[in-house]
Amino acid sequence: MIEERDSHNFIEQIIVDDLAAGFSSDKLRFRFPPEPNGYLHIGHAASICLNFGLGEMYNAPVNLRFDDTNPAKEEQEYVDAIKNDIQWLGFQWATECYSSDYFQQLYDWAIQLIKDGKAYVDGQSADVMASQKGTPSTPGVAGPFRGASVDENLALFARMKAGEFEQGSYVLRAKIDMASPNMLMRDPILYRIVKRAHHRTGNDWCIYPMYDWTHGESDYIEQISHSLCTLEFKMHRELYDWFLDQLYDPALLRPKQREFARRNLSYTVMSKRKLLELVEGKTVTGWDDPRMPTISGLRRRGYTPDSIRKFSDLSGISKRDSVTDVSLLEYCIREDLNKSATRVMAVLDPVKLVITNYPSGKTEMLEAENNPEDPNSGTHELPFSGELYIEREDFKEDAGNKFFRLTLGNEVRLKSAYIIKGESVVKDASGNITEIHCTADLESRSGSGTEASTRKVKGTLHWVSIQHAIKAEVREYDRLFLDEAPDSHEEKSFMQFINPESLKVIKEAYMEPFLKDASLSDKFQFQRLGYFTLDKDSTSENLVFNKTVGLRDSWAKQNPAPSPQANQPKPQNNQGGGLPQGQRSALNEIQKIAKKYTNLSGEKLAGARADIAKLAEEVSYEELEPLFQTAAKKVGTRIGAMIALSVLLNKGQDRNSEIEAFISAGLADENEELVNEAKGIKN
RNA sequence: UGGCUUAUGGUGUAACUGGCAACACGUCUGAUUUUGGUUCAGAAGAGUCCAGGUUCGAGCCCUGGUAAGCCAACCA
Repeated sequence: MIEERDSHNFIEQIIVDDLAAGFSSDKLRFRFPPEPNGYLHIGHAASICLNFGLGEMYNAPVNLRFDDTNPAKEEQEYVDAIKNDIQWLGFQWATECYSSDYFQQLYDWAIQLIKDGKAYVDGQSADVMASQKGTPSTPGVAGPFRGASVDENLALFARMKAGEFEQGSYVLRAKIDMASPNMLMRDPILYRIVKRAHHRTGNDWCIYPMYDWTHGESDYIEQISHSLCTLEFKMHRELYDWFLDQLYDPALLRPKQREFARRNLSYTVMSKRKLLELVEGKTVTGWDDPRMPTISGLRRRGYTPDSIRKFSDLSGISKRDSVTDVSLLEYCIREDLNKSATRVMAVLDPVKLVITNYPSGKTEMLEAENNPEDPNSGTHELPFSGELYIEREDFKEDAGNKFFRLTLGNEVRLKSAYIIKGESVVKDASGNITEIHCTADLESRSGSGTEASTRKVKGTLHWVSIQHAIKAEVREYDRLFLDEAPDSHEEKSFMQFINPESLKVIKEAYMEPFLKDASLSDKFQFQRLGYFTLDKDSTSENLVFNKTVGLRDSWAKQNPAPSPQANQPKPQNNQGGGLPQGQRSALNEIQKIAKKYTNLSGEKLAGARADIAKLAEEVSYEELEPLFQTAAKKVGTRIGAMIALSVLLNKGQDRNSEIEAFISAGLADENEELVNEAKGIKN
């Protein structure tokens, strides 16, 4: 499929440029390099979609490479979860690689570096080495080990590898430049001693290579053409290139690193460390808690691979820090599920509805559409009877005319069933409604084809038959944090912003019996409520549904709901809001034209001047006056205001001090046009 | 007090070699609707961080500022 695309993100542009400069497209090769020390999250999805997307676009291989150089933090569990998530997203890697597969090669190259006098063993403490390193604004100094001979270094390094030294006692460092403005170039560590079993190499090694030494060389070994990573590695690029310089064979492809901004999502955190803290602190139930921004959490919540890929696509790639609003993610999943989710009915907060004229004891099977968006989706059966549950908030004894739901004396449609009219309510001693009594128009059954069945009524309600309903648990989720960017506050921990009401469990919701056969992969729309999916905690006796996301709800927006949630709409500055529509647009037009006024000349200029003058006929002085305050730089706008002012004065507007001040400021301006307009008024 | 990077509607991204700042989300109208969903039609909202400069013309080029992010782990 050829994608219609006239603009590339800057990474794609780099590749386009490389190709144009003669780089052969069959040498294109990418990689996704996770460290197996945590679960993948929605931020990783950006990198996954970028790398694998590039692979698909150019039909180039994309390796999955586990960057497993730290046996203290990495585990097989994470390897399995990461592979599962990538496959679930629908991507196929060319080769499954591990940095640990290159340990021997890396070691051999390190020996070479020592022999070339480019690396040395340092036996100082971490503290001492840190102090010698200097600070970003002051250069570092050489330590006593820096001048050791090649033979001494070779011997020491061999003993490190042989396990003769304690963990932490010696390191191998590159010998670069202790005075470099780039701290990473001040003799970075290549190897450290870690006496710990590795998930793949076991106890074969007790020295492990560091990230910088490993990553670029792994790219080189795999002949990755474009090594894409996030911005915080920008500084590492100099080191990446330095290492390559030491061992690069010109006959082979030389990888290059490029950096893009990591993606943040509003109202959540996105670092593995913080996510781990949520898991270990039991704030959530696990990495796949449906409130987590992990791929596995989103999957359990009911998100689809398509929705996540769409989200990555819409979010784009750039080099600036940003926080993408969750509403975009929600849009993506709604859009996907709207097309595919099976429509069913469930009542979360029930109140009993009795249809007094429906034959007592009678039940009938109705037909319900599976998905009105998909004509081929078919129907399913739905039992109806004279005693139903409806949503408590769908009834009000007396309500304004904007309430489209059930009230006393009003008609509404029961979805896929009959039109009913509210007649009376039954209340308990404390005044709570326990039953609503209504009558049905028995001719109005949906799909019956009668005239009554096609009558228009204002509202439609979802319902379940009490006798036939199945009970199930429903879990509703809200954002995990109350702050838009919980980890952006220097003085406060992100944990202080935890939303205490991020999980709401409804132990007994009532659902149509169709749902008893639901499976984990099914996606449902509970009509009028939102999208739901079965949770893995479900058993055949106790079904558990997760709410993926609610439907858009323009009714809820109108009602300033007393909800304590963090959904407060941000105030938007709506300038000029108090002014009549027509006049505002005339002034706006003037501003628009005037903005570019100084760019014009000749006929165009004359035309613009005439347009402004004409529009000014519809502008009042009160509207115009604020423009007198326009910054001196915005000459065009001031000229426009001057022209408009002249029109108003001709119409009989009295001169006041503001007007005089504006005119004299115009006369004193450097811009000739402005001076001319001001002169024109002066007379 | 050093270095690197970034700065475009509320949010996220576009704008080719300088040429009327575009798209999506969100917001607001209206129509349609057996989901207050969907769909459809429309609107509001940005002088492109600031100050200068070059140019007929600057978001883009030049100079100088400002702000934000990253950089001193034997983490990746």
